[in-house]
Amino acid sequence: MRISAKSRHAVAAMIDLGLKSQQRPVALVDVLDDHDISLSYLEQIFSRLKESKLVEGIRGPRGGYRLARPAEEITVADIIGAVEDTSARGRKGRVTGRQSVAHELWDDLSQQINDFLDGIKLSELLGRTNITEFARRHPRHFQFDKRRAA
Amino acid sequence: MRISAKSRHAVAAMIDLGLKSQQRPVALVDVLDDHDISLSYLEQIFSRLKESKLVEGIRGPRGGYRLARPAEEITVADIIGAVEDTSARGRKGRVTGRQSVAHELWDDLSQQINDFLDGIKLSELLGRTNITEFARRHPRHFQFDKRRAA
DNA sequence: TAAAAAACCTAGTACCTTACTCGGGAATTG
DNA sequence: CAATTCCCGAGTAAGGTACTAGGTTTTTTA
Repeated sequence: MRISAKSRHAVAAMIDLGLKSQQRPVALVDVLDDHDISLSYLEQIFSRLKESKLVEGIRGPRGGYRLARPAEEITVADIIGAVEDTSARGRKGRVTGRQSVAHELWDDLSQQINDFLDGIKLSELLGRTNITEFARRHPRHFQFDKRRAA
Repeated sequence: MRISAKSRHAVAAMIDLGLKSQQRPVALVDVLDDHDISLSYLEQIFSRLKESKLVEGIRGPRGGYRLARPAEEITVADIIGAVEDTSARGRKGRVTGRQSVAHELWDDLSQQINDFLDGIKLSELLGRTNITEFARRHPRHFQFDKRRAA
C-alpha cells in the first residue's frame, strides 16, 4: 500500500474526467486547468491509467480521454493501484520465505486499507460534488459521516 | 494523506515494541531483527515517534524503547502521522483561495482515509496475533536476554 | 570508578521517485 | 494537407528515502 502525491493527481484527474466528459472525450489540456502540473507529466499519469484500462484515449482533433468503464465500476483502489508503482520494487529482496510477524500484520493492515479504498467508487465521489459545495457554504448543517469498513 | 515504506517500517516497529515489551524496554538492536533496515535509520524513525510522544527512550544498558501510552490509546493514524512528513510541504503554496472541485473531493477522501486509520488501534493489531503461532516462529523473543540469560 | 550498553545527535551521501523538459512520432479531423 | 491530439522515449533537477559514519551522553553493572 502506498499513497503519494501521484495518487492525488490521478484521483483528481479521474474526477475531472468524470465531471467533464458526458459523451465527448476530454483533452488533457482541459484537465490541466485544475492541476498544477505539466502536460507531459499528466500524460505520463494517463499513460498508466490507460495501461490499467481505466481510461481510453482518442487521438486527433476533438480527441482526448474518456473513462473506459462507467464510473460505478471504477474504485479509488483501482486508480491508486494504477499509478503507484505496482512493480517488483515494492517487495524486492524478501528472499526469506518467512516474514516477521510485524510485517505480516502490516500486510493485513495494508490489505484492509486497500479494501477500504476498493469500496469507494468513482461515481460516489462524483456524486458528492453538490454535497461538498453545500457543506462548504453551510458547515453548521452538515458533517461528513465517518464511514467505517467492516 | 501519504503512506510510504517509512509508514510500514514505523507501524511494524511499533507492533514489535508492543509484542516484545511487556515491562522492560526493548533495544533497537532487538527490534532490528525483524526489519531489513539499518540501525541508524531505525533510530531516525524512532526519533520521530518519540517526538510525537508515542514512545519513550530509556538510555544506558538494559535501556531501549517503550510505548509511551497503552496500545489502546495509539492509532495507526498516529504512527503514520508521526513519521510521514508533517511539515508544510504537503500543502505548500495554495495561493488561490478557491481550489478545484476535484482537489476538494480528494481532500475529503484523504480525510476519510485518515479517519479510517484513526479507527484502528495498535492494540487491535497486536490482538490479531495468535501468540502461540508467534512463539512457534520466533522462540527467542520469549527467552530472557541472550547476553545475560539466567 | 571504569567499562560497557544503549539512546541520542549530526553530517554526509547514493539512490529512487517526482515532476519536468524536450523532441519528436502517429492517428484523426476538417 | 494542416492542425490537433494522443503517444512515446530520453534526459534531468529537486527532493525524499534510506544508508553510512562518527560521535556524545546517560545509565547500569561489575
